[in-house]
Amino acid sequence: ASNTEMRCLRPLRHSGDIDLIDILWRQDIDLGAGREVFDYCQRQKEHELQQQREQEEDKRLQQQREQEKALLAQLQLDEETGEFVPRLATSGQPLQTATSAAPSQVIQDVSFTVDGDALSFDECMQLLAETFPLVEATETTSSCLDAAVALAPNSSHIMMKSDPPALTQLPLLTAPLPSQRTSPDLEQAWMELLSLPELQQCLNMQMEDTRELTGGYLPTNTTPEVQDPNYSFYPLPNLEEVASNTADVCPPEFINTFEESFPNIAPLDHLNQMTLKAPDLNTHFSADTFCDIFYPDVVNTKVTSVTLPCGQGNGGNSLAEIPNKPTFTPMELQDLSPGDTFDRDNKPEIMTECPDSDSGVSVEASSYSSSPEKSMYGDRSFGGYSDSDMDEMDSNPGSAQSDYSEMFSLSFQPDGLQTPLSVLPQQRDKELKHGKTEPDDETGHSESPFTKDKKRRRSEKRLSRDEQRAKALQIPFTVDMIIDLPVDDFNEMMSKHQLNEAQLALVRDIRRRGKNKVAAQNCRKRKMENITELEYDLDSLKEEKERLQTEKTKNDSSLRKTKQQLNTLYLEVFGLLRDEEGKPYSPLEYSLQQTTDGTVFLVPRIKKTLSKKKDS
DNA sequence: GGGCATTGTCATTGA
DNA sequence: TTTCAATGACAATGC
Repeated sequence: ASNTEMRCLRPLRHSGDIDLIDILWRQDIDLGAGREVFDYCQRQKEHELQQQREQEEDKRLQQQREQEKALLAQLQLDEETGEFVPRLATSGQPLQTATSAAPSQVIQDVSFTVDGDALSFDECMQLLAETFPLVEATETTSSCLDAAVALAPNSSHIMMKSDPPALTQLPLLTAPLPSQRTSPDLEQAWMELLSLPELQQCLNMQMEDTRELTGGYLPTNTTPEVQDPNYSFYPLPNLEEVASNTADVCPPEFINTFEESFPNIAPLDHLNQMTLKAPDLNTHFSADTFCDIFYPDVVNTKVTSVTLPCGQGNGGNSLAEIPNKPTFTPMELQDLSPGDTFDRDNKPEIMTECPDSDSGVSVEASSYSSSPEKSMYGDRSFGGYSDSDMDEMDSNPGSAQSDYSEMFSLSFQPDGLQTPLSVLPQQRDKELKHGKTEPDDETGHSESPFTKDKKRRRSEKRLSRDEQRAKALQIPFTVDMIIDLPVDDFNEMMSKHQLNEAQLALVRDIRRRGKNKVAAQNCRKRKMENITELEYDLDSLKEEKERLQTEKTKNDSSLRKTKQQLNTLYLEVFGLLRDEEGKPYSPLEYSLQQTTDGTVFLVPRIKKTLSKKKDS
């Protein structure tokens, strides 16, 4: 099963899919999720495989039980002859042989029939004594380990790692018979046994002793703090590790049960450490048999990375379910950079809710605010504005905005979201400064004289102010909706929500201001258009005037010329006229006049003058 | 510091 | 009577 799993995993890890995994992982980071999310999915698959493996193991254990019953008599005989130690010492078989010979025949003591009730320490010790009579006969429980170490000094680290199993391995080594496996009762008894703090302390003391004997060959996880009997958590992982290393001694079922009994244990760490220990173990033992024995379900994938050919399984998840990953040490928290960042990014309120924190936290908290707009809006909602606040707040003193400000300060003082911001003046000032400098940074040239950018910035600032007011009163509509919706839709929208007086007044004012703002813009636009149009008309009229003046001048000239021609023609015609004596008429005495029908008469001026005199 | 342009807002008016 | 657009007037702001 492990090989199959490795074959399944290797293509993923070594082909081009690794890039895809990394890409997905980075995307998860961007989304606020860590690599653990991805790993968890993978571990879920591994967990399923391990469950199948456990089922196979159960079947195998059932067969072993039958064999145990058959060999029960021989086991008793061995106890009577007392040849445990000699067989172990004189057999000359390496430890791996003994352990691998009966990997799953461990603590299956026939007499280990304990009720489900809790066991006392004395009872457990008695139980151990009954289980390992030889050890009891020679020494106490603590000395049993020493004996084991003395018997197999080269493999002492193995024995150390499996302190309780080491106890159980003694009869196993002397009597490599498949002992019966009373699964539920036995597991329950082991769980209770290992959960006893006295026993844990005792085992820790034994581990201390064995470490001294082996010259500090013990794995690194058994740090001095582990030796501290008062340290409640660390002894248990040791036991768990022991159980995992000697999975046949403490079957996976029990390990699971044990893990459930101690959810606070951090098994992953120990798994990792076990991974590091694997090569050392491999130097002393046959890797195949050893891994089958000591890494049945745990350490699988990581062991394979250490070139151990025992890739049996993925059972790591049996011990360490990723979601159930328990407490971290501070160093672990620091190492979890993606998740750490994610957590901090997703908990700004926690940061901001700690105004009394030290400067470092506070400064960082400011950057974790959900949005500058939100914080600024929060600032707006409170009284006690600074000058900078008022500058940003309102350019219209005496307008309704100040009233709203007072109103907001009353209505939103107890708001949990706003309150922390109000008590962070430095942060607020920082945000305000940031908000003021940001537009310049956006344009890239703070001294930009372009009017469009300035207009845009102003418009955004004004709009955001309306949005701030709306949010301050928790208006369930957007400013755009309030302003742009038709009257019917607006009224319908308002009727669907129950708003208080302040909210209604604010909505009405926002709508009025927004409408009036647009109207003013349109009005000014129309005004400018009218001015432009009038200027165009003026130009047109000026052109017309010039054209008319030119035409008038032209007409005057033509008229003058026509008159001159007419005068010339008159004199010419008048000069051709002769009286009865053949003499020309004097222009002073006669004139030519034309009637309406075109007839021309020569009229004497004198007569005319005389007739006028006569008429007068 | 004053002038100018732009913009938002208020008050008023008329449709 | 209410609503809304239009507009004059004022103030704030930035250049």
